[in-house]
Amino acid sequence: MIEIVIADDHHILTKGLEMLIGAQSDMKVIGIAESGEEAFEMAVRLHPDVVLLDVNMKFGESGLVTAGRIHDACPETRILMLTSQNERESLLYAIQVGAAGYVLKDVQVEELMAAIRAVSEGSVYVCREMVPYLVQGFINRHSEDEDSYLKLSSREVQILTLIARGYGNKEIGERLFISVKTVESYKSKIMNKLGLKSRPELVEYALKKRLLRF
Amino acid sequence: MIEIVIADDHHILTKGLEMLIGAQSDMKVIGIAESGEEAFEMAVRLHPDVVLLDVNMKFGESGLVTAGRIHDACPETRILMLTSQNERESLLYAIQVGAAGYVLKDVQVEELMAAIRAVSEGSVYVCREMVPYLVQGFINRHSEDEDSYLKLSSREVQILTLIARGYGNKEIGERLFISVKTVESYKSKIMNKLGLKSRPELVEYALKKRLLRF
DNA sequence: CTGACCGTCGGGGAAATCCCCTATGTCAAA
DNA sequence: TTTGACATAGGGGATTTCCCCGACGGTCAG
Repeated sequence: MIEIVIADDHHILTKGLEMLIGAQSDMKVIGIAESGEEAFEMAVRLHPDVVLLDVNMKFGESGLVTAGRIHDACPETRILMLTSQNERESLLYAIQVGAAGYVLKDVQVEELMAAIRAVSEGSVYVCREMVPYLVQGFINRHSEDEDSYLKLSSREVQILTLIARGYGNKEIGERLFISVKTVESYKSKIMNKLGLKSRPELVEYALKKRLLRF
Repeated sequence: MIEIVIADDHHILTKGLEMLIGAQSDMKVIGIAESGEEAFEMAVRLHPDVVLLDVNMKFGESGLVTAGRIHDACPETRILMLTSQNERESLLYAIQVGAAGYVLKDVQVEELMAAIRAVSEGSVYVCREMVPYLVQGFINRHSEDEDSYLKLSSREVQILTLIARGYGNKEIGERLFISVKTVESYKSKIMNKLGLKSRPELVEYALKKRLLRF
């Protein structure tokens, strides 16, 4: 019987998960925490086999911090990170601090159960969508290759931002005191570098990279 | 029997919710959507009593846009917004486009069920944490802020978000199966209504109103 | 019934854009 | 020194947008 602690600040998710897990013959939920601190306390007290740990909880420390603390205090407890955004940095950090798995919240239920079983048996489970980041992270260690947007020069980032905010080529040129033609050539260079083909993709990219705030 | 459609991109949440709702004697889940577009299609096809609609879904349009479209197409369907962040703008916008309820994802299960029953009976349900924003929104109504988003039709908001995301008139037309000319006329109407004069201003507006998820 | 929106579409001409090239000067790294 | 990245800029032609118009059926309230 795999004993599980769930840590997430969304009750409707934890309660639903509790039911889903309860329906499995080989698993049991032995505790539900709403914060990282509470999850840590439960882990040392109950020694669960697996902790399902949300990355972003409203209160207290990040799930990533909690993961590290739990791993240090109870190395035998397997930690499976749950998250709603797929961010490369979070994944790499989680692995670094000793998480055994990392899955997005939009996985199929069967996949989550498989992930729980995998980590409880000592395997590492990372959901398919995140694997590229892992590979990338691995490569980066050896090639000093950087994140794609770090390949953009600062001038290019500046122009990308303006494009994403809806400025036309002409306006960008006026704003930066360069010609429209220069703006055009930046734009195509940016798209080449990022492998993007249209303005909407540039906007999406800028949003992802938090180049637009508010 | 309250017939419910759930729209959220997190399978483990939708599946868990499905079980929790299935355990209620007076409710039934008749459909699960993973995007706003899918939710809209389900709503018009299945005519559920209640749609549980996530505000931020990874794919496609914002749940806020979907809410407006569903409300226009099926006024008898009650929309209960679900969200993980408590943001004033989103709440006010949801109410404006016709949502019947707004709850945070960390509510207790019992409260969610109560909210579903409330909206299905024609009441409005806003979770306790958000009520202050509502009051604040009501007070601010008399400032100059009111004029803006209250005046846009849901179709106009839909087009505004596409513009802000960088789509050209032609692409928007293709996407929505309307002519370029129609898109143009929407665009100018939107700018007139909002008192804006350029695309960058539209983008800024959309960002402020949280029509772009990021 | 009569506005007042709403959603849809069109013309036409000016303006801006996109997309394909090439090109120059600088500066730093290999 | 050669190479390459960066910032800058242009030509030319095809496409799209922009900005002025006007229009028509539908719905809903007064």
